[in-house]
Amino acid sequence: MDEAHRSGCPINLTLEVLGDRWSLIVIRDIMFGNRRHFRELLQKSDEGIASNILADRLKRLVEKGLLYREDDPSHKQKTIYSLTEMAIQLVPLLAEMGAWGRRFLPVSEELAIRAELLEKGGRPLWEDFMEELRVLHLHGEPDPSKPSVFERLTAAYQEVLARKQAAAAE
Amino acid sequence: MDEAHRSGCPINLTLEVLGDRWSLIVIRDIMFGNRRHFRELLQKSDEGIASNILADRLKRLVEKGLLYREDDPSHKQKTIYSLTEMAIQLVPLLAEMGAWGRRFLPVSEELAIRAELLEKGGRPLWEDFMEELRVLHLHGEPDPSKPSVFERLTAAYQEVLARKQAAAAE
DNA sequence: ATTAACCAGTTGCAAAATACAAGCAGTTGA
DNA sequence: TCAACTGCTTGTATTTTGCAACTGGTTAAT
Repeated sequence: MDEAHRSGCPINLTLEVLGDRWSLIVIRDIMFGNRRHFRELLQKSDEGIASNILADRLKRLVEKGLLYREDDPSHKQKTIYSLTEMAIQLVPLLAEMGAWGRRFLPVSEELAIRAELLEKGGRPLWEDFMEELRVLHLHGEPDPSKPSVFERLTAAYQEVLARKQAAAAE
Repeated sequence: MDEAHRSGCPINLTLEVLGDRWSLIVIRDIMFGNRRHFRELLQKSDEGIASNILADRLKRLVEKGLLYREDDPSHKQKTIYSLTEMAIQLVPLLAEMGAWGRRFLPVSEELAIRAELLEKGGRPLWEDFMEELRVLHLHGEPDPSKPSVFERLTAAYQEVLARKQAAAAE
């Protein structure tokens, strides 16, 4: 199970886990898109991951401790994938990736809005979001007293998308 | 030159540039190890990159705008690779990667000390470090009035390494 | 002037990872 | 009863990676 590592450098070890073109895409979709089932991840991904690659990445991420796999009690064939604490703590990393990409790469407006909000909110917002993810993925008991960061991010995305579509329809 | 992108998502676009097992290793060695020549990157890398992969990554990173390649005036065959502003702004991302790796993966003590200092210093330290990198890679005029973050990181690494070697020698 | 060490890569080949399309046994809801 | 859906698997073609040897040229010491 324990493969040989190239080195004990923190950056290298992180790359050995996440340094490929799909692992973080899968985590992003579970985290920001709340996609919890295989077919959701397969079909609703903007990037179009192949089913065998998705299966392999889910297996790897479960083995590495980033995802937790369990049966869906409501449907004998469904499987639920959840983030572990290890994956939830990738929020700052993903926020930085989004911020950097937005600064230097040709991002699309509607997909960049979440990255913009995360960057502007800074670490306090990331902490709130991580706490929500813990509720959603680790406990399952939502706290209704706080406005949801997840919903704010999703709403902002929907809004930009709707605005763009309205503009395109004219 | 412009390949088709999988999507306009900032995280996806960042992964299309950096989402492999070597690109960020190369940038890390230039950034934290001040390795500026091909042979330095090839031989002093803890991970042992192959020469053809290194050549390919350097070419790609120059094409993507993360590195700048120029002849070394002191030696007709030497080439100097420098970080561009785009790469310098990866400092927060690399700091988060280091922090996450240190928390969850089996890092070695001497290689983790830099990540620890960067995490504890937080964004203000990152800004100082980025400013030093700009001097080192973009202008070439050091500012002697400030204590160097680069030197602090390097000294901390040397110290831990020396301590470990002394302990091992007993 | 010779020569050994050094320079940034390149070449050829095997192995591994990735991508694409089709298919599977079982489950569910109409 | 049956069409749609469930999480995958299989087979095959293509691309990427890894390893080792090698290249044409430069430099520094003898």
